[in-house]
Amino acid sequence: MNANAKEAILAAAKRAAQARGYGGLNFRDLAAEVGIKSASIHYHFPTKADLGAAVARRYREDAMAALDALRAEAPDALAALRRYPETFRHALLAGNRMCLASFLAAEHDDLPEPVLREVLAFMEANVAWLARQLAEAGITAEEQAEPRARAVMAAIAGAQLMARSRADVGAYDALIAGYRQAGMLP
Amino acid sequence: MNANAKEAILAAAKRAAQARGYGGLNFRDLAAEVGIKSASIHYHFPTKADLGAAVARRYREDAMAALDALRAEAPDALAALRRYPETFRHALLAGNRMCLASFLAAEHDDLPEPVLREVLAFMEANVAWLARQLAEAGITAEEQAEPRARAVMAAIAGAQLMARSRADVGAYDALIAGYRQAGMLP
DNA sequence: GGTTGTCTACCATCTGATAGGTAGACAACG
DNA sequence: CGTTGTCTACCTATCAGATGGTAGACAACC
Repeated sequence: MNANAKEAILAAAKRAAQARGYGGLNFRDLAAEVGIKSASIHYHFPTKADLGAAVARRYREDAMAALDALRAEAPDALAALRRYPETFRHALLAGNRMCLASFLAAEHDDLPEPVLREVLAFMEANVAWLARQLAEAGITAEEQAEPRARAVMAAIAGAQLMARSRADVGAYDALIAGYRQAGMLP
Repeated sequence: MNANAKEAILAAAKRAAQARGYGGLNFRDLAAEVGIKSASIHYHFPTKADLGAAVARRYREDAMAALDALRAEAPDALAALRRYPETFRHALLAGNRMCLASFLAAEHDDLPEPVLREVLAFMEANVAWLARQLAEAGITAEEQAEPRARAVMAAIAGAQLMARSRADVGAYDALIAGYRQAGMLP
């Protein structure tokens, strides 16, 4: 913990925000979890908006790294697409958390502008990744890949929301299966 | 305003919660909007949990009344289904608000138990309505109507979330259109 | 006269944030 | 070598504002 406090703060804040949102983030609890004092968090992140933006940024970076790894491991675009829902399943499983960007999207009206910017960037990055795989897999035509990618992402965000309300990963799995049956997901 | 304060409180709280969630609800702002003092709200709703549960309950009742009216006006189940997305479109249009239940689902970890119960009840009621229309319209077999209804609801919740993050009803419309094209919605 | 609804006046708690201090690492200078 | 100054990363102590909630007075109404 003494090793690199800033990283520890980011990691803890990421977890907390996925469970309680931006409004649920608070310096004292975060400090206690990391093992320092709240004033020290202000040293690394002067304001809550700074912290929120940094967390959202880190979340996006981690997610993109995971998607790139997923694509690298998968034999083709279709296989990568099939495994896309797993990305979010993991958070539900570990503490009934959800996609940070989806949570923050709900909190839209209370977000500092830099935080909101990161949220939108996360979504655009996901849409771009999805659109690439969709086109490459030949599921949609090149020019229809983006709207379809947006639909996929929105549908998955909704599934997380529903599953979280019941604190039940099974609900998420069932919804994903339903999307597949309806031809929404490959 | 003096006419029926309790109703006015509920209405204002419903609007506020659709924009800022349960955590965003606060007695002082609510009182100011209604034109009374915060202590008076405590008279009608002793605790915040009571207020939250009452708001969620009212939201569910209003929504069900709207759905019943929709079904009564529509010539058949298919027509009613086609107009289902409009229910949520309205909130987005009026102040970039979203479905209260979806918002509260995100706040799952911070909800008093009675509030959470109402959220789940709202979802079950919507699923039941959707399943009925889906079966009646012959879109799915009777026994597959419920899982499909859940998928429809989750997809629409996700669309609201995405649209809200961009404060753009057009995004919602585009996503609904995408769902239709993918065969997810009639 | 009791019930109902609202008020004024508080209170305890939590929140983000600031001021000011301190211990240690490190480099520069003489 | 040792003194000096600077920087980093933390600390203690405190603040102002917001929040949910309570007590008790008061007036209107039945």
